[in-house]
Amino acid sequence: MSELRLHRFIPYRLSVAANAVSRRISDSYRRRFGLKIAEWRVIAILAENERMTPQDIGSKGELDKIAVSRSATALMDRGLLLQQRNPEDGRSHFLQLTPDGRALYEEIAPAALRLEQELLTCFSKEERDLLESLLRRIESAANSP
Amino acid sequence: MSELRLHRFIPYRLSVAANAVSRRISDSYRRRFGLKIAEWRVIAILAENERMTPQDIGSKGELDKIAVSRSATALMDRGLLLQQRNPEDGRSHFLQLTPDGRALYEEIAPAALRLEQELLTCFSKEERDLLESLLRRIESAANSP
DNA sequence: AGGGCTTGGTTTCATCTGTAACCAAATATC
DNA sequence: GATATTTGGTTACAGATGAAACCAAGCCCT
Repeated sequence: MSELRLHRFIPYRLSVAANAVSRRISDSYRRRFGLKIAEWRVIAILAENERMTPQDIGSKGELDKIAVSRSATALMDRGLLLQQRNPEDGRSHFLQLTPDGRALYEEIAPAALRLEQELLTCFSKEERDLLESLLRRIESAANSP
Repeated sequence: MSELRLHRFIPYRLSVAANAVSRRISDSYRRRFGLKIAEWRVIAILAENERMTPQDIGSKGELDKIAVSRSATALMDRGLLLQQRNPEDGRSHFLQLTPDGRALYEEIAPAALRLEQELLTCFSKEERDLLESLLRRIESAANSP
């Protein structure tokens, strides 16, 4: 029977790594752009998709509806986002980046890529892809019933 | 210049995977043993080390001193942990598992290993070790100035 | 068409987490 | 040896997070 050692325990390693990365990133986003991670995700998703409902944003960005709602409010207050009526369903609405929002995205995206680059300096392309796929697999295992 | 796609952005994948795993684990710990993750870490560390100061626990388990302090209080209230004077430094003290604490650990450890096993069902031994080492590397990159 | 039922989103509230203030003991400085 | 500084740990407070209550609007039935 194998012995438990915290330092070799994958959930621990994963949590520690994610915290380190997340701290690094969120410091940078907050300091430079005044954005929280959830807000950044909403922007990134809308940059890729133009018009979406909060629900779709949530499912695409692994955010619960409360997080989307709060992020959207904050971003609208800053004029980065606007709401449009959804003619097909009055409960919902579409969200879309304003030109300002788009401009901010254009500014952040390269910074984000640079930051990722920094984190992966010592990684080969293969290692990077491998890490991505291992993460996807463990995520899906964690979510399976 | 490479394009940013949220779904292929490593910090995003890492955060999503860690959240999924952490949710899964913390549900299980809380439901079955009434423990939070930080408390579980403190127990695991003391199971491996017998007597330690809060500070050493924190640095060994990537917990800030507040988290250690709160976890220790909660665990002492449950009689799983006890404090001993540190004759060499009156500001500090040693923490140590009680027999009850040790017993709880003996119960959790196998459950934790089973859970890890579940998460890694489709992983070969090599893949598991690879994931661990990639995580360590990205963590250290994130922490380097 | 009108009364339940469901669904998309927001708000409220209770909890958690992290920063900053704090206290006490130890060390350094004079 | 008194005073200032640093250090280990706890407490207080504030911002972040998540579950549950809530509010509309749509759906579904007869």
